[in-house]
Amino acid sequence: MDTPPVVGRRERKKAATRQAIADAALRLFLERGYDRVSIRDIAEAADVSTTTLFKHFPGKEALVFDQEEDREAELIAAVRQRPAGQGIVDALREHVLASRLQVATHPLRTEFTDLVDSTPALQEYAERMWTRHTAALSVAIADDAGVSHDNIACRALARFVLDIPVLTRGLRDPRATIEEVFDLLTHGWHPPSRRLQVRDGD
Amino acid sequence: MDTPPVVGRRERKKAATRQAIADAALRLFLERGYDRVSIRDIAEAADVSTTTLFKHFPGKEALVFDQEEDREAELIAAVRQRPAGQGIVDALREHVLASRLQVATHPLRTEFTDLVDSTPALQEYAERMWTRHTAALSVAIADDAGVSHDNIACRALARFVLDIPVLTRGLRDPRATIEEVFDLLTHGWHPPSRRLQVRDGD
DNA sequence: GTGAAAAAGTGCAATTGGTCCACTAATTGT
DNA sequence: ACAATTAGTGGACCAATTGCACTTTTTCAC
Repeated sequence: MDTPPVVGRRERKKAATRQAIADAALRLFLERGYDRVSIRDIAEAADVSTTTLFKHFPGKEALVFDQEEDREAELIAAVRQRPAGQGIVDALREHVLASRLQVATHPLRTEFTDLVDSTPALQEYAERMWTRHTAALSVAIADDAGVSHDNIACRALARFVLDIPVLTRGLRDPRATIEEVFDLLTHGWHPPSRRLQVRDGD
Repeated sequence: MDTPPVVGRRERKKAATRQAIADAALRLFLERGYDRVSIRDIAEAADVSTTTLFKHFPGKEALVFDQEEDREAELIAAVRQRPAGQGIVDALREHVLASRLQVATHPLRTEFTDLVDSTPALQEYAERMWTRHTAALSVAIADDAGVSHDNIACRALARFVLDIPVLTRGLRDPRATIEEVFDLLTHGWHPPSRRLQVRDGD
């Protein structure tokens, strides 16, 4: 009677175990670096067997990207719940810019980003995981534009937009850079040597 | 005196060993499927030690993509040696289209493509290997346009173009699809519902 | 309550990709 | 001929991941 079984004890314990593993993993990774921590180390630190660990996470890299799952939801929301009258690409530009600034300023995320950036295996994994959102974003765009879900232009736009964070990683002026690439998406490619002819309003 | 040592015996033997390994690997992969062949199997079939195998190939996936190295050169050539008056994007479009048709018709390549398409690990590897050409293509584009090598628009265009083969894999009408995505790159994104307002010349 | 069924967790052996190391032998330049 | 390279060997070794047989906990229906 004290706690109504809205969520059973089992699920709670399972979630706790999972969290313990993820916490131990992140702590050890930040302490020693990704490659100097073995699965067994993590399992031991979380006081579970390696078998249990792999029942919660499909692989070593997945231990790092525990919370990264709702990033897709934010992305889709940026398209679906954008201010009236704003274009899809503009909404995505703002979302990408906002995410970038958020990461750059939040000091907690900094050491996390450093960890990923200094580990090739994690970079690749992050990139793959990120571009895997192509399908979802593509559907959101197609819905919004009122065309078929498998519309190739929507798929392409989704993919290109998702490329941008990867493409502009670690540059001096992220804001200007990101804007420039989005301009390419809105206005198309123009040979940069004829830069004079680019007009902003049309 | 019979054969002048333009290329030494050592190099020839080395190349032969490498070829034996690659041949054995491809044969076994096609016979049993990628995951049902171990490195040790391949080494044994090629009659070398696993240590030797790894001195020739950096990893299991690399055994499959033995010849894939000059694809980058073709790509760059498509930009550099294009007919006078043709735009960069047009040249790349034709190159991508030509490559696609070539693969689709060549019957030898078909079982190879099937192997890659049916093995997730190989798909990922192929994709990463392919998009790794971004830097080289980007430089070619920047040179051609007469701008700095680290110009972000060139990098973005290179990346987007390299995405296209991946993006349009396994679709019914590759030609029309590829053209459509290239149109997005040349003219920019326009909401497909307002397709009426798209103008060609500006 | 009781008694299965479902599911979480364990312990361990095995597989597999990949590295390390100390060593042999062929090849090369001199 | 000799010394420096360098391909190749063999086998131990590591770490990630899987499979299996088993125990424990929780749930759920009766």
